[in-house]
Amino acid sequence: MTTKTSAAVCIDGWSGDLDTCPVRQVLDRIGDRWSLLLLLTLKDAPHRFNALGRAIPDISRRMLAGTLKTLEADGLIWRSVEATTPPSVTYGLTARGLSLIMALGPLVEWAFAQAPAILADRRRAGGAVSGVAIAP
Amino acid sequence: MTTKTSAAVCIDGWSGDLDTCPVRQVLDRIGDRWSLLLLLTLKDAPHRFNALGRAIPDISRRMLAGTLKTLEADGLIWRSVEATTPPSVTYGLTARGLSLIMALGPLVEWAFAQAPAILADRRRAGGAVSGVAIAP
DNA sequence: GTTTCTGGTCTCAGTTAGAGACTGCAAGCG
DNA sequence: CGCTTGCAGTCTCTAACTGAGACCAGAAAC
Repeated sequence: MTTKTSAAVCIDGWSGDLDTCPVRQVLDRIGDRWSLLLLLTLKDAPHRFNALGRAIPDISRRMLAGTLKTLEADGLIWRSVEATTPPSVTYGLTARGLSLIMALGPLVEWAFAQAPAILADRRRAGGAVSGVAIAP
Repeated sequence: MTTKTSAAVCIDGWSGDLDTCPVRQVLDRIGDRWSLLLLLTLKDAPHRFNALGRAIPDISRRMLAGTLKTLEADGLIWRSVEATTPPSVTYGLTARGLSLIMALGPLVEWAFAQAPAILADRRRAGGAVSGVAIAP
């Protein structure tokens, strides 16, 4: 289980090294706590740095800066700096970011439809409410 | 940014508390490093505990046990114990788990189509290769 | 003069994931 | 008989990651 053999199972029969599976690489990003939320906030309109912080109250500046940086590196958002004083930085969705949101549509619908039943099951199953919930 | 006002933005205009947004709750689960991989491994056939460990070589027993537990709590997989010695435990997909995989289809297609371009951008953008990648 | 705003970075603590040892029992092998 | 293997997990220790909040410098409002 610790030997990292290649040719492991992956999504849609990807048979290469696990770390190179494209779906894994993409989901690792958008599956984190903030990326998707940021993308969906930017979907309606471009936002400035602190405006994003206000729109998503429980993100820290540190994670906001870091997540924006990786989203930009992935070409999902753009970043533009206007040389005013103080310089104002604006972020917005790229075409690729928008296409990701579109691809997410069915999943979002599924989540909305299934959420009540899942939450009921989760409650019935016991206290396992957040994360992987290993016993303390 | 630290005041947790409710009525924050969420997916598809969810306006309640961020923690109750159904899409967030679902994505927090399937977005983690192992849930989706496990689900897709179980899609083809039911597996026993150690068989899953062999199919996904780089998961630790600890995360395997924990992730299976939460997937079961969410009603995405079933778990059946046969009282042999030693008892053998089998896991498989439920109908709900299968419906999630179906909903994931467009996202998987998108990821496959976009992965080369994203990886190229990521390389061009610099060393930000894994995770949020805050500078050391 | 003090506060507030701009976009971030830095440091410190707390939480979390991963590695690997450990449990107890049964079967296979020499 | 003794050794190893496999079963399904759990336990502990350490490494990594996350969140909270201080800090920067300049400008505008009060």
